[in-house]
Amino acid sequence: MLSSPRPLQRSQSLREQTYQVLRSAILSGELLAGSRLVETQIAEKLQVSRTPIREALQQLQQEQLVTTDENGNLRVVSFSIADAKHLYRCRLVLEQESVLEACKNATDEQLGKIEFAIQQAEKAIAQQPNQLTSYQLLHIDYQFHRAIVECSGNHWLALLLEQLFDKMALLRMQTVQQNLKVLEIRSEHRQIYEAIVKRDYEAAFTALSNHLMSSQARVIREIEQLQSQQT
Amino acid sequence: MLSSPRPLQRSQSLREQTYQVLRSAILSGELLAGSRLVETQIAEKLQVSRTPIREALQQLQQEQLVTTDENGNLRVVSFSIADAKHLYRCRLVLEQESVLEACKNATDEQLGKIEFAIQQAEKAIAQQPNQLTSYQLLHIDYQFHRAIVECSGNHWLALLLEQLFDKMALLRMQTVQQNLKVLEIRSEHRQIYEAIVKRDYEAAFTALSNHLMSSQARVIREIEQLQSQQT
DNA sequence: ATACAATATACTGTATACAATGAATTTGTG
DNA sequence: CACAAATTCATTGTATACAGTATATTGTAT
Repeated sequence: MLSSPRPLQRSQSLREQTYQVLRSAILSGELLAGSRLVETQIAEKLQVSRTPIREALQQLQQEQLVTTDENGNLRVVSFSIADAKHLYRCRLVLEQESVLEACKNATDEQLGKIEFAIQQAEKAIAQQPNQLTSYQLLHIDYQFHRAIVECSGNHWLALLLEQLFDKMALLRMQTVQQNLKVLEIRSEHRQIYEAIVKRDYEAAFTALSNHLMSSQARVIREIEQLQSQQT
Repeated sequence: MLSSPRPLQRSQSLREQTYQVLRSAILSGELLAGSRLVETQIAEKLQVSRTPIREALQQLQQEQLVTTDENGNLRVVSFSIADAKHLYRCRLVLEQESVLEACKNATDEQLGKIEFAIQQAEKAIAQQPNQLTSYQLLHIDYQFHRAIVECSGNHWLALLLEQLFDKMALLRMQTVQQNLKVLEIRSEHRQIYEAIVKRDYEAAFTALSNHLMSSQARVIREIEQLQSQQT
């Protein structure tokens, strides 16, 4: 767990660097759900004092990527099926608002960014067909959704969605180890984009719903499989 | 600014207590928008070391009640009209989901809690007609909305809304110094409640929209007045 | 007076020391 | 051997010291 004995540079604060290291360890699956996080251990591993570690952990805790268990120990969160449904539901309503405003307000430049995100995804997939990790794939997926919120011009909406992305990334890392259904996602993204370009928000709503619903279905199926394997 | 030279007890962590002190100082308007927050000064005022102060400030920063200005100084946030619109928009879509799920799932007990919140509001208003601070009034208002999200059973939705409440409380503190239109709010709340009881989510949507839109209109009008006074 | 350099000040970031708490483990006793 | 008491250990919370950096202040030369 946790590579890097100390390539932490002073370019940014140790707190920020620690935060990034821990965050990506969690989101990449390097730190599994339920893993315990102890200030002193991380401090030793990263060769920094507890102070920046504490602050990084506090941040992760506020973002709900890390929670305290019944004994007050910090652990990487672990999501239930109910959590999955609730998170997707929140995301759906926020992204509906997102595409609605995008349909209303998007400039050509912003539309270009959305298309760029789609192209980046297709390029990445074409170049390294099976070498992409789920983590990278997710990142590419979220770029598309980020491009859409940006069109809304609603900074707070973007912020709320960003929070959800982190949790959903974790949710999906904890389940979908096999590669995502890349082809489906690509066409779903295209449909959403086309609808926004046409300023047809009803179509965009539908396409978005389809996209998120099938994503949710995949995740829930995975969780169910995992749970049946465990018992 | 910041009363309390040190009534901070060890019952909870100093970090938590510091957080609460600062948070309510901000939300109650004791600390005005744009005020600078300096670790050492607060530490001295509260007679604790910088450590818990730092952590409390970090938390407030993550909640966006406090931000860094161009020089990296921490300041109490100050919202623009655009922020107000965006925040209300986010709140609307989240609360729509909230009432939708409430219409679907609310148990009698949960409905009871909503009604209780309404009654509490009316009682408070009846007893101390004009002595209520805006802060207290807001708190009572949010109890009603919290009771509704709880019906949804969606913990994440509740969390997202809770974040918005804090920012909107601040938004309203920074503007609405004169008392809120108490009577309007009461009837608006009643309408939302009645619709949920009837499981009529279309009516609930409409009532909620009216409630939030008129609230938004009040706030924006205030901000505009403030701005015209300044120039 | 104005511009510039030198110094002092004010803050923040990080490390470290110490205290308090609670869990785990050992030890003593029936 | 079981169980309670005592002790150690692990971990977090808080204080404090120190270093680096940015900002303000003062003095000096033009």
